[in-house]
Amino acid sequence: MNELLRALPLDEEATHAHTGAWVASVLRTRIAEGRLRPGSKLSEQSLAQALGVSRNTLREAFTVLGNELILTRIPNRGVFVASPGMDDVREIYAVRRMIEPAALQWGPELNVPGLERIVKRARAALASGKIEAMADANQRFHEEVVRASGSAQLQELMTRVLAQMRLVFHAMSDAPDFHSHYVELNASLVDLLRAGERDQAAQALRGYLDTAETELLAHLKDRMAADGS
Amino acid sequence: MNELLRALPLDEEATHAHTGAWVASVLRTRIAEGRLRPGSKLSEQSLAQALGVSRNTLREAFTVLGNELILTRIPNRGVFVASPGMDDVREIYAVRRMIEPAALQWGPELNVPGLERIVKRARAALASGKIEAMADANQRFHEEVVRASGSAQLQELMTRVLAQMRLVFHAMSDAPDFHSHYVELNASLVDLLRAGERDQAAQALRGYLDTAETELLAHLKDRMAADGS
DNA sequence: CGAGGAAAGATTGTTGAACAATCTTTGATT
DNA sequence: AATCAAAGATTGTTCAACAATCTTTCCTCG
Repeated sequence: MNELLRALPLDEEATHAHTGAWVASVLRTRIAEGRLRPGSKLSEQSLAQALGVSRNTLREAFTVLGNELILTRIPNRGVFVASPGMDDVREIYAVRRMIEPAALQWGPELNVPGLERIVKRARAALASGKIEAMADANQRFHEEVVRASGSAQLQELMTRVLAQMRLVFHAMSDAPDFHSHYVELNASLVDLLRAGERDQAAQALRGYLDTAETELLAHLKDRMAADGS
Repeated sequence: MNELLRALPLDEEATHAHTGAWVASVLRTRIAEGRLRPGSKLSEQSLAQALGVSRNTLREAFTVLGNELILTRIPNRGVFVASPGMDDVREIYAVRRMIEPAALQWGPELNVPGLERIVKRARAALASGKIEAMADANQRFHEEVVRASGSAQLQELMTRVLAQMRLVFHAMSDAPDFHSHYVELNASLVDLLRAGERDQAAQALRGYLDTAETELLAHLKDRMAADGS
């Protein structure tokens, strides 16, 4: 239980304006980094003390992160870091399969050079073996795709969904490298886009997302069977 | 200022479990009904007293509705019912132009009979002059379209966006009847879908959304010019 | 008479303590 | 060992207080 406290070194300062939002962002970061593992219980009293805020303010942050599906709130039981299951993965890909191809096909602010730059960075990271940076670039790629939609709300939804994806990966620490062989697939998407074949790019992306989902689901199924034994 | 209190007759009972969420839903309903007009200031003290909850609980509801963009929070100034402007309308249609056609074209749970039923109801409401019910059916139609995506998060986003749309209409009480001539356009969409022409349906919907946006923006522009004089 | 600005008043942001309701653990009993 | 009640801990909610900030009032000065 004291792991919680060690995981929160309080690097930043309290901004004294909108403390609730600040607490939310701290927790968001800690969860994204994997320092708070899926399933962990977040005790109000301990956390409030560790963060140096009141229980009320902490609760405001819980409300925000609960809406983002990063935290799971069980009434009278407490809040936990969400640990997404197979249904959640299906939901995540249902979202992505809609908005990412739509942005590629119809997005009014498609930025092909920006995508090229990200692919380049991903390739460099992959070549130098920095899988952390590579996964990061991969995420940036898909965020940039949705940015083409020109909608801040869709972009925010995509950010949320990618945060949930990170939770999925953190939930299975023995994950094989799902990201690296998507670098070249993303590159081929950029090729299609540069040629102006937006319909084909959207179609291809749908295919990639389909296979990614089935791969993930298969691995998750094995994982859960392993847990059961 | 006492208008606020009169607008909140407290029909329902407090459920004593998750009061914050209950307060949020009460305010959501009041705003959707137009009893709390865009731009109104919601004073914490008055509202908390009127609703019979503490300021802290009310604040939790404010956090939720602020994330839904139904309330605008200005630090140290207070919270106001959002009054969407032209940029917000553009954002709304940027979202709709992505997710609605995507759901029509690719949604795995497209329910054409359900859409037919809604169109039928809309026609009946239009014929009997109940524009209230007709606007409601129109909204249902677009919610059902997004339901085809099979994603709860996309559906929630659509519900949020439609709530913002209602705010736009409430902001201009002199709105002409934007809805009624879309009943037949929705019907023609259903015709295309029944014929299995999902691509064409998506394309057509994009067109409808484009014209709806430009009409709305034009009217809003006039409205704002009228306000300025 | 009007503009500027300081002081008073009101509102928001945040905290701490308190209490009821609910869950969890403990321990006694059978 | 299983059952159940009491004790303990945690969450849900409220209240009261205070600092920070905004708004209004009113006074002074040009």
